[in-house]
Amino acid sequence: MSTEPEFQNKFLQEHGYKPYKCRVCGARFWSRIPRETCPDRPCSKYDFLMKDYPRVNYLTLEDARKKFIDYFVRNNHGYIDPYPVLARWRNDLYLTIASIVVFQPAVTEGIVDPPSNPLVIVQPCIRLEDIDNVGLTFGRHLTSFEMGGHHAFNKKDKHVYWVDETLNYAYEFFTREIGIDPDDLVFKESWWEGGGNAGPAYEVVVDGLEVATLVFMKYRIMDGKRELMPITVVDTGYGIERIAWFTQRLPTSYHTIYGVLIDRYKNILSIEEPPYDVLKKIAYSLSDKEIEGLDMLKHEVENLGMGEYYDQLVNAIRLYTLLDHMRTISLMLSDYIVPSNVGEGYLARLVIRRALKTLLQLGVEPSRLEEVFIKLFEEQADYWKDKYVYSKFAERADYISDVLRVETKRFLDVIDRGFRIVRKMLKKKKKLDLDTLIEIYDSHGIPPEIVASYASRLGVKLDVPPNFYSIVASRHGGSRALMKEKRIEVPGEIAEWARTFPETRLLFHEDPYMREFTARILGIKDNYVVLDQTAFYPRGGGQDYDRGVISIEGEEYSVEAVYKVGGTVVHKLDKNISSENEGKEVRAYIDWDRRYTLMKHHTATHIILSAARRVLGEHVWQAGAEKTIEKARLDITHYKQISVDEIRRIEEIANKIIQEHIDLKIHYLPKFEAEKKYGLKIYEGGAVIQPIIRIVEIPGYDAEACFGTHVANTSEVGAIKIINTEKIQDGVYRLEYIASTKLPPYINELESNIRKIAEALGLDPGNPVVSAQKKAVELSEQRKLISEYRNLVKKLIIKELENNLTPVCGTYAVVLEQNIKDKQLFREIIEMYALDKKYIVISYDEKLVEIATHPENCKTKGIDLTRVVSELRKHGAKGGGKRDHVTIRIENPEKHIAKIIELIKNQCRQTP
RNA sequence: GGGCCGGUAGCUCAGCCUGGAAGAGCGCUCGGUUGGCAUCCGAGAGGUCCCGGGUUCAAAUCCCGGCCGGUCCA
Repeated sequence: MSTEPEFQNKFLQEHGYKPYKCRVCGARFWSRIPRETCPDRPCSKYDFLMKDYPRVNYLTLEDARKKFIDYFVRNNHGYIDPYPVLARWRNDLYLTIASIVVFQPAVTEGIVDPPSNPLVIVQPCIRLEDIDNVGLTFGRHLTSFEMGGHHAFNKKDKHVYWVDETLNYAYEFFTREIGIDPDDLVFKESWWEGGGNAGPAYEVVVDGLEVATLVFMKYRIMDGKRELMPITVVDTGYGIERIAWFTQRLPTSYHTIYGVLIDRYKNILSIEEPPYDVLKKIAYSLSDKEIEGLDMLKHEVENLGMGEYYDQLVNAIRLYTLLDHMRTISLMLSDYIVPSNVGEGYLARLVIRRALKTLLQLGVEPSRLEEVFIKLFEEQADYWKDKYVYSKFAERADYISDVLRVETKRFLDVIDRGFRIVRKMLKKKKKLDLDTLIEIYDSHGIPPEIVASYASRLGVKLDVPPNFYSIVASRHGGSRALMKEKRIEVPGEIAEWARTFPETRLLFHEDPYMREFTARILGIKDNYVVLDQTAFYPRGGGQDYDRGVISIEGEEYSVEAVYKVGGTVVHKLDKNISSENEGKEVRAYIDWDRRYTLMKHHTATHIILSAARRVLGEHVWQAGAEKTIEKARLDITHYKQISVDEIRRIEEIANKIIQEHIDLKIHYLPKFEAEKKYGLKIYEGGAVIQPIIRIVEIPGYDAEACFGTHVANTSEVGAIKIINTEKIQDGVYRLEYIASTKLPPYINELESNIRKIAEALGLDPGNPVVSAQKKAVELSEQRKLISEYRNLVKKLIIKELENNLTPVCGTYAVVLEQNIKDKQLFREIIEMYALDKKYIVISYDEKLVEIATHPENCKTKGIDLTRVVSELRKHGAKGGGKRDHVTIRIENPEKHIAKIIELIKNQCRQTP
């Protein structure tokens, strides 16, 4: 990799830096003073913690962020506001894991111009892959952090800057702005890969701490191979927290980030940290080690002769974990992630459950869990008030607290259920082996630490291997990445063919009310046709395609389906069409009834979404939609059951929007301008990666990037009726509704159903409800009556049977004919006799004989009913059972009763 | 999206491995007991064993497919 020209830089050489090779890790790095090893861990410790930097001033997180932004703005970088941590603008990623993510893929692929070039942004990011290490590594690992990025996008016709300028910025920033001596600054050669891109990189390291990574993204990875990109990107990541930590040299980065919040958390949780000097010494001493698990930590701390602080240290680590997780949770929820068991919702739940687990480990009683959890969040919201993007914690506290409440309850339910399972397993197996432990975690969600502490309360000691989670992970093997799926809509070979045509002019966008048009045929393949322009809407954005007729020189073809391939619209006809027709002019007519219904359903969907947001909250996000001719449906994210009352209010607001007679507005805006003006809500229907975005706006209510056709005024929707709601997955609810002229047939059907029900049940059609209630009472009375009759009949039958007993082997054979269809009645009688040692009961209906007796009789009298069965098999019977209970399938059972009694008698003679 | 676990009375579940009579506790109804109660005693009602198919004389139980729920996961 050192062959990359980016490593043959001028800048470093001119500033007195020379290349060295690390004796330990072998990496090449640039330094002004000779060094044996690179100053990056694990080749080196956190030496900065113990050093003095006379020119370095103490910076808070706020200061560090501001300094970074100011410096680059001063150097002609346009400032960009941070984006949410939930990557709504991307279809291939859930969370914002780096500042460059904001500009991928639209800008990095050259589809859209950056909002500014070069630019600077400080982006809150979330990375969960090291979640296990949070706390344990004293602040090296965070689940959320601020990445300062300055980015330049170099195109063929516009070169902005590349390696030397980037190194210069880093050099100037760290030496002048932060005050680090150039001799302490080291640039380590590295390689970066991610998100389908790759390139050479420099890590900027100061005395053990990596403070920035400078990546020169020049490759795209296609099918496993690297190819040069048409656009090269300067992708830098400055660790804002780390820079602040560096200037403060506190024992951990948590102390820098969370300041007074640490003491407030300690109060709430009633725990103590070890003294600062002890903490600092431990953090420093362990900084070149990979601590995996508490056992290893204990060992290392004892080696340092600080074993007495171990317990405090463990509490402190849990404290840091909570501080970290609470900020991440707050970030996720304030960007309106709805916890779920799939997708980004799962990631939120994962962090929430880790935090809750940590609280339990700190000894918080389950009954206080919710209260403490909410309190910890409220403290974060208060601490971060008025600070950068974090001010939204407090602004959206209602939603966040409510979600935390719901999730805590769910977690406790899971734990509760888990404990029952643990009890059951312990009863069965007496001890829990690893497989069981994995099942309890993997299938039931109870972390082994909690199982262990519960088991020890039951007096069972069990060992959890320190690498438990990696064992689980390895068993999962090839489970695939958490990635949003990409939908593929078009039939294969047709798509390839369609791509050879220019973009179709979309008449339905120019005039959604156009019902007929003239166009020229550009291409024909079997029964597929491409025109130069069309008013036929292709399926997309959840709106179904149009149908209609194309007429070519008097011959009519019916349009069955319409698809969109890139910018080309493909019409599928009912029959093949001769390719001689290419270039000819056609007259086309769309099925207007169908289209108009689809338009109304589409606008209705935007209306419903807006109404749902008003009723349920701003977290409501479209998770899917479909508009067909029959009905429309919208899937929305929400974290608890939607009540009947809420549905009614959504319907009310939706119909109010219709009544308000609002003109829809269509705008075409550049991507970044649209995002700035309307927010990322425009991507409700999915991310749109285009330079110009079509926005459909219902002023005052909704604005979305949308390709579909809409009515001109909300009043055209007429009316909306929600006809069905269901939970389609955790955190996602489906609303189905109809609009306009679809309402009367729906109501007619309801009415006719009521009529039919009334008729079938003989209800008063004028007042079916009261009449049905009466019927229900009647029914339950009749049931009671039947039960009384059954008891009566039972007595009669028994009396009858008592008069017809046949002595067999010291018992009496009771022969019971099942002559009415009342299974329960006969079951009761059979049971009564079979549980009495004095009887053998032989019961039969038209094809089945059942014989039963008390099991005792088999032992004392040697009765074995299965032998009766094997005997009868010779006469064509089938059946089997246990010694005291058999069933026999035989034709005309009543003819065999005497024989059966005979066979039983024979048995007890054989064994007296 | 994939793996794993589950679906039996109103609720919580047992039974399933090894096919053969659908169960317990709580709750409910009725009766008795008690000054009172999350009292005690007794009786009773309540079931599409998730759905569909297969194997079998016989399926809650075994096999296949589906639906629903839970849970874990780059």
